[in-house]
Amino acid sequence: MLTPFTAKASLACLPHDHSQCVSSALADADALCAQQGVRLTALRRRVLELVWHSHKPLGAYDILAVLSETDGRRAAPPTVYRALDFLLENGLVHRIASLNAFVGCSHPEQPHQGQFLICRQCHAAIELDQDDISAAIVRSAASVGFSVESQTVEIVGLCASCQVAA
Amino acid sequence: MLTPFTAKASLACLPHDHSQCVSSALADADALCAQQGVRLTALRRRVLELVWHSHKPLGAYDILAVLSETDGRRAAPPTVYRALDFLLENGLVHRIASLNAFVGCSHPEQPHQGQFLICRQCHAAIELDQDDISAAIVRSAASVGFSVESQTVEIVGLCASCQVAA
DNA sequence: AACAAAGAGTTATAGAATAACGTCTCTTTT
DNA sequence: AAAAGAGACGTTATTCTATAACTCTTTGTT
Repeated sequence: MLTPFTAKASLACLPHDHSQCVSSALADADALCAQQGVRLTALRRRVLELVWHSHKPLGAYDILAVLSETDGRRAAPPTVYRALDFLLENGLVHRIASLNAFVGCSHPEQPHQGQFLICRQCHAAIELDQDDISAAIVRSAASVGFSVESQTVEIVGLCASCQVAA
Repeated sequence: MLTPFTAKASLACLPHDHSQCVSSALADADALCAQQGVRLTALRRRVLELVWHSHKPLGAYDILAVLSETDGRRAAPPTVYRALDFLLENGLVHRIASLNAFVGCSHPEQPHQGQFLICRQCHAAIELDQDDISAAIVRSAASVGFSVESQTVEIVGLCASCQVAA
């Protein structure tokens, strides 16, 4: 059984056993790729694991550095970007355009557009998928005859934990 | 008197006298900078004019190319980015994160976060500033204790004109 | 005129992403 | 088993985006 959405998403800014996030994300990915008949190779799985290292969006070159230095793997940018492209296509990660960075998808079982709350203090990204936000967007777009195909919604602010800290 | 919002924003995807858009945007900018006591220098004004050349978001290096080739001005990237930074700070242009490009602000008189409809066919960007989208975002954020400070809302799809064409 | 500060030129570099081509390893077909 | 083909990854080079640090010039003020 796949891990439910709320379990992973809302934890982002709270203390929690993050190894659980990683292992359930990897298990979900294994299951989904098997089901889709696509290959989650060792490299792709490793990149996914690195992206899930924390709830902070991670840059492609950060991933590259770990592959090169820690894993001792000969890796150039295309290696990382190809793995990320695969993960993006299969809904296992999201790209945060405003950060040029990538974050694990909290609920890859359903195709969706991510909406993100990004804390400027701790840098964690909380994934939302709120129908009322999408609905408001589609409604506004429709009022000028525009048909929506994809959404980028990235909100910067302070998460609950960091508000308390401040 | 400043040009009203709807006059410029909704025209983006329709045939119109675009020279009117440019001249009113420049006149508005002159007025606003005078009012704010900041200097809209020749360079900054020219960059703003180039950004307003069309309703399509324009890359910094596209601007640079025009300054170098057409204007014959010796210009390097910092020249362009400094001008763009000034225009961003003063609300005269917006940056579209998902495109790494810049577009003129349709209603610079009011401080605001842009929301954009971007046509994947004609590449025009229509600026919105819908309170119900913002409200839905703030409400969702509040439900997980997140306080919103800035929003990036960039919607890709087909504008009315391009739907008809297809 | 002297001065301070803002603006813009200049050089160099950092950061993000992709193009194009080569190699290896599978699987599938003959 | 050999050949063919596809997919994944390595490799090299390049493009695109953005900023750091320093210098010189312009502008407004005293």
